[in-house]
Amino acid sequence: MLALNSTTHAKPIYVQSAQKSRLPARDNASVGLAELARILDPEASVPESLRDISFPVRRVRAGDFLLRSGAEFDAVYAVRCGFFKTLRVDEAGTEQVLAFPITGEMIGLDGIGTGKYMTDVVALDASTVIVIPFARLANLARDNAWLERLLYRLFGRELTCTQSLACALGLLPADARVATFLLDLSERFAQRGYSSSAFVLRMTRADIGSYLGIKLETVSRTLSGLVAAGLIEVYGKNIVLRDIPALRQCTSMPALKRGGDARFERRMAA
Amino acid sequence: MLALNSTTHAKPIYVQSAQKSRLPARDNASVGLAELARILDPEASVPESLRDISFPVRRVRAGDFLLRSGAEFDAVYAVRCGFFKTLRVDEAGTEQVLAFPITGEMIGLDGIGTGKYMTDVVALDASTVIVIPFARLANLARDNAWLERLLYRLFGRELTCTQSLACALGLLPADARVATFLLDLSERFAQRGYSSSAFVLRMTRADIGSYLGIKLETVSRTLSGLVAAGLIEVYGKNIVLRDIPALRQCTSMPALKRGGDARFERRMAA
DNA sequence: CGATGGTTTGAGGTCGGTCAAGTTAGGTGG
DNA sequence: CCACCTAACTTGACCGACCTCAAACCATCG
Repeated sequence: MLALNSTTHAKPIYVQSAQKSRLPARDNASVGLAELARILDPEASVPESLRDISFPVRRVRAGDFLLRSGAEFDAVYAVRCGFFKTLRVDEAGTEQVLAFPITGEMIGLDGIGTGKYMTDVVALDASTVIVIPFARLANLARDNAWLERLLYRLFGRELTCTQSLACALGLLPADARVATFLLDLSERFAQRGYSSSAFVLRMTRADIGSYLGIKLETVSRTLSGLVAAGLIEVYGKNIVLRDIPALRQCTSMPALKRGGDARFERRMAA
Repeated sequence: MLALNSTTHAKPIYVQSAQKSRLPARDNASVGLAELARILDPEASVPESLRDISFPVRRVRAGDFLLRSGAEFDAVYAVRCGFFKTLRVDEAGTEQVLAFPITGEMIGLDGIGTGKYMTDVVALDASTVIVIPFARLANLARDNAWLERLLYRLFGRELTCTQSLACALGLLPADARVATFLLDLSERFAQRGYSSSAFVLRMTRADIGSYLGIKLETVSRTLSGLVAAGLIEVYGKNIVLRDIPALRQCTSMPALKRGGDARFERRMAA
């Protein structure tokens, strides 16, 4: 029954190569706004007037801090390639992961309100980001409706993502949170052209647990449960989604093992 | 020992009058940008050039919807006076309260990303809001650095508030969430000139529970526990904070009843 | 090859959920 | 003004999902 799993962490090395294959070959110290726009929003068409604008690139190694909370807000960052976690640390020293930005997503927008970054941002993998001085971005947006619109959209995206996290934390049981998390990652990878059914979790179980408001042991147990149910495969940090529709059901269903019949709720027409 | 509480819900009617005393006397159908700015940011000084700009006002009764999720995003709203809840309803019909906007706070910013409002917004009390068509706001902000800055700050405020909620849901036990909630309300009332130590919870226990990711019974029990500990007084929806420093400790301490000694954690210097 | 950080799995305890009963507050109509 | 009705709140008893503590396993890297 467990034949495949017996050679425990042997299998899907191909997953990694699938994600690595899109790494940029060149070592540009800066990139043009056209490429930036393509990364942030593939459908975007950049106006001619903005063709020669470019932004510097910054590289970070796995484990490095990209930002520290409390530092003065002066720029936002677009992830060109790589994997990050953003987190808040409270006075007691416990941390809450708030997001896992990946290629094509923005970092640092939360500093705008107070003038200081509110989160620590740590690279989970060797990564490169495009540095966008915010004052410059605001200047450009002032004269260009398309860029202005993009900026607003990025804000909104950030806001709704955080809202979704709060919803998950507020009303889902542990297994539904894990399923939601896997599906969310899957979709975001798919949007960036990676595989939506096989990927690598660059973060630790503790990071996942912090993000989902549960303990790392619960994360591990839940993943094992999903494996036992045949919905996913787990080889260490390598994940394969085997039954996405079923996972989607886990997202809102009471629980995993209770399974069984769907129960209908009548709703008064008053 | 319970002498004060024996006449159960008799006492602090004065709380309500304290909050009501600031209601606007006039029935203006529109307000100038100067007043809008004063509501949103008391320290702001409005440039001369924007003096004659004004926005319409909309009234809603308690229980009315100000916005429905899915409706087309076209305006944001500044609460002039009143009390709201914003919530998401998932496909199963369960709802998650995401915020309780009060006087001086913004509603509807979450629609910018997708072009549709993401939340339902319900008035918990008779309220008036200032209707700010977003296209118009963006136009004005384009030509006026001060307004642009204000708009960004409002976004940031929204974002960090939602992040704080996620943190509370992710790592605090129930009593700490309730204490945090009370203190947050207290501060926001204080900022608006209301009493920071006595106020009325216009929302139900179920709303509070939804916001905090716990059940209404737990809310009720926790409030009772805080009363027993002498930190607050509760007379139905009337709340009096009696020991704010102690409440603040509840915010990050393990729990309520365990009290006792502070335990220190050593942290490696690696 | 040992050391270290990450992961899995188990056993037991607890916080908060569920179910239920009883009380209070507020509004409506007689 | 009172009777009634409903929604909201409180409190209790029980239970289960998740946490805590602990041991063992595994992978990576010096």
